[in-house]
Amino acid sequence: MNKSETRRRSSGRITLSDVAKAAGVSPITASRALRGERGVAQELVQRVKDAAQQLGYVPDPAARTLASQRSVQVPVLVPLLSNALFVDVLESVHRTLFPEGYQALIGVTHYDPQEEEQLLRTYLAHRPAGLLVTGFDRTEAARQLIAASGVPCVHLMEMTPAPGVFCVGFSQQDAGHSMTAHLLARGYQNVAFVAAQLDPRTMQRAEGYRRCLREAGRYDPKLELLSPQPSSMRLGGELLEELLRTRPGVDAVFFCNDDLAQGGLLAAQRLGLSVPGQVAIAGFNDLAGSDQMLPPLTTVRTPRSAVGEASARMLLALMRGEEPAHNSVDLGFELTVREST
Amino acid sequence: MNKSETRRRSSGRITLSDVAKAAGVSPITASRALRGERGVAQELVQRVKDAAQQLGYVPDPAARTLASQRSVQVPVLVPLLSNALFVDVLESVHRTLFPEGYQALIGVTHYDPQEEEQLLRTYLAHRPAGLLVTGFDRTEAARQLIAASGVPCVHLMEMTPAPGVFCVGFSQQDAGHSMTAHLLARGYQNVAFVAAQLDPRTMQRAEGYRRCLREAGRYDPKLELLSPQPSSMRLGGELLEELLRTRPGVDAVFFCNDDLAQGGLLAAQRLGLSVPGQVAIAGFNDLAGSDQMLPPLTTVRTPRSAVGEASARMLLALMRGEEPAHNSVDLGFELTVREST
DNA sequence: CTGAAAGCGCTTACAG
DNA sequence: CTGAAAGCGCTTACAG
Repeated sequence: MNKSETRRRSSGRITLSDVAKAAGVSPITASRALRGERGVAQELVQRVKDAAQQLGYVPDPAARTLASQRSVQVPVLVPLLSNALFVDVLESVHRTLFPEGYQALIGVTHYDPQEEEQLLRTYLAHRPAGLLVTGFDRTEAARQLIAASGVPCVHLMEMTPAPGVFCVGFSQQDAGHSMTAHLLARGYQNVAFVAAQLDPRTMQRAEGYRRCLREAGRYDPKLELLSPQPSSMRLGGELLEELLRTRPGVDAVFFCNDDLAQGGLLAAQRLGLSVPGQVAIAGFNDLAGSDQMLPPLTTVRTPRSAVGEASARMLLALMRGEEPAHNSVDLGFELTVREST
Repeated sequence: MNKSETRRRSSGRITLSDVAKAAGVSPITASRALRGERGVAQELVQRVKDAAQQLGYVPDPAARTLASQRSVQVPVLVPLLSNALFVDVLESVHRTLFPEGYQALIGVTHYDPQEEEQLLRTYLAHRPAGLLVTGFDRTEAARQLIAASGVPCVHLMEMTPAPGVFCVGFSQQDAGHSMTAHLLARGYQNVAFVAAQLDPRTMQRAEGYRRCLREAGRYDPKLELLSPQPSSMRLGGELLEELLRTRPGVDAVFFCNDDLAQGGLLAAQRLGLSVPGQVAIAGFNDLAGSDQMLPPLTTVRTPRSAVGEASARMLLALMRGEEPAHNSVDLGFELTVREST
């Protein structure tokens, strides 16, 4: 046993060289054949693929990443995992990316731009293949980190007029406007807006609510009840009670999210109020259970899974170096009128 | 410019060599200092760390993985992301692992052992640092893949008597028994068990239910309603209706999961049945909203976040080559009696 | 306690 | 269309 053999740190793994040897070609040719790079004789491609198959060859992602300076990682930065909305997005991103050989990575920002910036630093150091971030509200440093990295990035859940920026979502403001218009059309006189968390998308819905009421000449800031606390069913109930106590005359409530609305609906029931007779209740997002409430909840159905899939497809194109058909994709929303309004 | 310079594929990245040069040591020493390996002079460690800090050095994970044959990836294989249970586990695993430099990877099996086996093949090829899997129900091939890989693995959500196997969870069967015992103690005469999905953990709860009723001499297979459909609030309502139609005399229903129970509760209300007066309803897992129902739902609180954290800590120990204090950690459960029973 | 050499398994850039 | 050489950025194994 000579010195070089003693020194070998063999992992026993089947490598590209093994495949190349078996196919009777050079490792480079094997590499090209396996990656489907054009410019390799059809016959060789087949021979290499057969050899790889027979040997059970699996490429080493670390070696590939190191040599090519391109990984298969795609960090997905969302505010929370406890909000089903973002789980749906993450799930469909993962489902779209995984079969293409990319790996979606969890990133939770807790609605905190500083935390997001820190995550971005960490993830960008890993040379990700692409990046998915929620909305446009971030630190200037974060924006520059993304731009400087040159990593393709798609923004989720919001629309923006900025050119050269990629996004997939829908207009949160229009959705807020649409629900408010529905409530006015139903004849409600004092339509309140109740929100929690107060993240940018929630505030865009608030803006849609305001715009609609202003157009109708009915805007009154006292009809808004905004809480920075995290959204939950319990909080929805508490806010409804506070609203009815402090704003007598309210006959319809637009909650910025379905968990609040569901809690509000149950609280109304607990208080012996008929819905929508004494107070109409509407939500947002059409989360699980909203259609099962008593009465079933009027809400806005938002395209979470579609956003996940479309953004992943857009990113796939960008990662291949292609120009996507559109910079921004508006997937819309659907006013879903049920019995609570 | 000589040939070797022409050929250089520089990425402009700050490398370990840059740090070593700045600190006036060899790259190996710099590597050791940065990784906190003992056996480096205290003074050199400081000099290297300062240099790294000043240059903004970030280690390249791909190079590290390739050289050490150990990655920082930890695939977490769970049945579904649409079940809040597993999102909670995944979230706390991620929260525990990330600060330690490890990356939790999403793996969704859709309750399908074949799909899990396929995922395992893919992930294991990436040389993960560790592995987290749900329960013990998998193909023999999957079991062997895990064993042969030598990758540390912790099993989630169930307990097992097998030695040499690591797990963190609680006894699903005891939990099922406990809830059933509570219902019997309350004096209900015909306690039904209603379940969906019928995954292994659900069936362990069913077994606990059966054991308890047999002990009381009250077991009757007709009191079980099992549906292989995916769990949902809507299904819970449907199953309750079917149960009451086909099994007259049932005065208490133990649903295997809170989403079914919540749906059952709302269906009872829709049917004009008083809960618990005419029919008692109990759930499992204490999911979001169960405490807000009318009446609030009796359920079993399960330690999802604790399971995520404890399993991640156990895995952390295993990945460091340490022997964990215990092979199996039983985190227990908590019978949570509210007004629905 | 420190370092020169080799190697991890792939791909890039060049040449033919 | 194919390949020999070099290199990606780190760590291992050995030597001193």
